[in-house]
Amino acid sequence: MNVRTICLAILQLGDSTGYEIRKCVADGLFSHFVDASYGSIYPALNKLEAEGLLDAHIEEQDGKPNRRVYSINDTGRAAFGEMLSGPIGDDTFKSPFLLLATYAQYLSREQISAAIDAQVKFLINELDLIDTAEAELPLAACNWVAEFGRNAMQSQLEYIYENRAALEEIAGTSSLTNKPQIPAIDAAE
Amino acid sequence: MNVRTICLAILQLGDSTGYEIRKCVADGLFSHFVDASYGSIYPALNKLEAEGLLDAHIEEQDGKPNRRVYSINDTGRAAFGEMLSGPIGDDTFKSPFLLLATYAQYLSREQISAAIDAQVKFLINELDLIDTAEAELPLAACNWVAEFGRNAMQSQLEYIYENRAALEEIAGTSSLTNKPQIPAIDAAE
DNA sequence: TAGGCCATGTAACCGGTTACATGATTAG
DNA sequence: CTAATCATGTAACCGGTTACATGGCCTA
Repeated sequence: MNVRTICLAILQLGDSTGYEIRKCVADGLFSHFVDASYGSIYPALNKLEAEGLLDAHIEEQDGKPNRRVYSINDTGRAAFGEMLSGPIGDDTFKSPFLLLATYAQYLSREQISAAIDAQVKFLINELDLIDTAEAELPLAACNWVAEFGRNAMQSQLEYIYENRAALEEIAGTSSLTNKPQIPAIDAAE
Repeated sequence: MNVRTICLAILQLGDSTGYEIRKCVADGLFSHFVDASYGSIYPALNKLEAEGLLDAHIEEQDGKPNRRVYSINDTGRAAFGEMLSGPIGDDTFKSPFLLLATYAQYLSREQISAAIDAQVKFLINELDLIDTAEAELPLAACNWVAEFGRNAMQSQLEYIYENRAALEEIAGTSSLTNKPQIPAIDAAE
């Protein structure tokens, strides 16, 4: 799932500019498909146009900079169709939060609690994001996908609510420098 | 969450080699924290050793190539502690499967069914992976994290089982080339 | 009047992957 | 006899990000 594919996917839904595509990828539903910033989107659009998959025209605005509006053409639609038919990669889930949780015994209770709170906020924010994105996408399956996302986020939230105490109790039980935790001699005396 | 951090994290659990660390990251529990291959792990270990965060010694074996065994030292443990305390990134979930699902109306029913089957296999495989990885990690919170993962995978699986029919019915209802689906004139005659 | 939004674009960088080189041993 | 596993490493590449340049309008 590279920037090229996502540009075609978004333009399949209607004409758009580099600026709008970036917004879409940064905080729309498409944020769950790829990462992309200006530095990758603008060159990708230029290249796609040069290859003949996109058409472009300048739209003049007063008071605002001109917009370079791209449209997908038949060649582009065919290419997009092939990309969807070809092999797609596996889903990836990378979680710094779970790394922190894994090493909870070496962290203070405060640190773990703060990390959990941050994660809860993050998940709730993701849920909001799904709601707004769902309303915008003119695709039949968009409700199905949004529901998939809500289901995933909510089940994570529930797990955290029900089990956070257990993790907080593990926090601070070991020290990084003494991996095999030998009872302190001071305490034994 | 870069390769450096993951190397320190793994070495915190015991001495290891570049080869073993890669296995760990490729198909262990750590696969959910970062991506890393030989080309990034070996240079990272060299650099960490040069910076004084790791110690290394050669372990000779007969019949097999020598192993370069790394151990984390006090400097390394301190650095790892700081990394865990510092700001960590947000979780990321990138799903080519959901992109495909989003555009289901443009794909054939066979394609969608195949993608769903592949996704189910993928999720079941992830569940197996969690079980094996859980048994290996000598950390108090490892059960908590494994259970988090199982919960996440299972809820995705359940959603797919219960709703796959709905997605399969959306498949093939539009053509990429005719975005506004006007009823065919042939059919009307 | 400072900062944010609109809007496009580029150059330097960076963190990774891919593919290769090397070579012995073991399992199918 | 082939393929995989063990084991280390490098060079070329690549797909992205970061930071910057530019500049007018609008809001606090």
